Amino acid sequence: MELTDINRRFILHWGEMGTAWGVNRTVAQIHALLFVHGRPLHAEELADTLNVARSNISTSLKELQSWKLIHVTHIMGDRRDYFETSASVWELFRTVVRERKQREFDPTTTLLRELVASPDFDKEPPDAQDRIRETMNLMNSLGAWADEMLRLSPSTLEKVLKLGANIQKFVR
Amino acid sequence: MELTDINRRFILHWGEMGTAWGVNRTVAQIHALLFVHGRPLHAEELADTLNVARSNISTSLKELQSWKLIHVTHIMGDRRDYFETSASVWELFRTVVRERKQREFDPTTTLLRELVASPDFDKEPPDAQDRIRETMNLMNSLGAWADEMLRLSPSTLEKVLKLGANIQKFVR
DNA sequence: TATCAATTTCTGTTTTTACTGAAATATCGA
DNA sequence: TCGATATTTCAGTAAAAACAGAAATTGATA
Repeated sequence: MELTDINRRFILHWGEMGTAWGVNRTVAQIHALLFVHGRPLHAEELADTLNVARSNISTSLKELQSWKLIHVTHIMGDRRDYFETSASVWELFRTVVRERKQREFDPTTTLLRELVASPDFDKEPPDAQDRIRETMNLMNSLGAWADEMLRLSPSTLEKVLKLGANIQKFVR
Repeated sequence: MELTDINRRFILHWGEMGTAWGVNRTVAQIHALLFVHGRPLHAEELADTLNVARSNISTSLKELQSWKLIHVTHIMGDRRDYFETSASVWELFRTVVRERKQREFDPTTTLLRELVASPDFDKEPPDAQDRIRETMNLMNSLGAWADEMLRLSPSTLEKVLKLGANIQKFVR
């Protein structure tokens, strides 16, 4: 596969940011490649284009599937698995938010609820109780808010973004 | 320092989630400890309580300072540096969002703008151009929105959260 | 300015994560 | 069912990150 310079820069950058986003370079690069390419690719094309081992591609594809960011397709008369990602960046964004919430947020919400509900909780100094309870409250609200936002359509969400800080008009 | 069971569970959990949140265990644990403890602590107390090397504490404190999550204080007649974090979970939350946006978001926005402005960009297939441009647009809107939200007071933000999906009433 | 406590920096080690290449497994078609 | 191709798994290696302990530095005080 020949990559344009734009594509290469996009993919390399995505790979570098991957670590900050909680996935490794290869995983991020594969997703970037599928996204810019816009059409399904099979594992060997990915391996050749990104210059990584075939087995690495295999593991990374599983990882991307666990993130629900790619899915398998097939081409008539071709046994190989082809992979593609959504062309809608809004859909991708929502998927990432949903998954990250689940992995990085929900477990902590659960723990905080357990702590607050624990019989020992009352024994904590009152101000420590407050801090933990406030943390729980914030995470509860934020989680509920995110779930509601995730239900909105991309176009509604876009309007919400545009509304921005003007929203404060409506909350007073 | 004696930790209550609640404290221990809180700190250990924070440490485990740290990795998913982009900081290592020690960094997350220190912050958790300072938060639950609610009063300034010096490096040795942190090292003793968390059972990690003094040098590890030193590096981790620098890291937490770079995140603007802790700051130094002093006690009369005591040369040692004491560290404390905000007791307001809202303030902490905003700091984290601000910093993560800066580290994990802004660099990509910058790159996308460069790509779209690049002379080669027109040579891309039209649909690839669209995808990249849409990515840029989404990130621009999201970034602007986040900046606006970060300017609101905690209490206003709280009301925005409570409003939740009802916000769609106002965007039609 | 010598001393001592506090902190940082550095070097080496351990642990974890990412990755390769080979082997094993699965899947389709002849 | 055999053989070819595709995919996954596994074992070992390489790279990166986290950490400990020692050494060096800083900075206040006597």
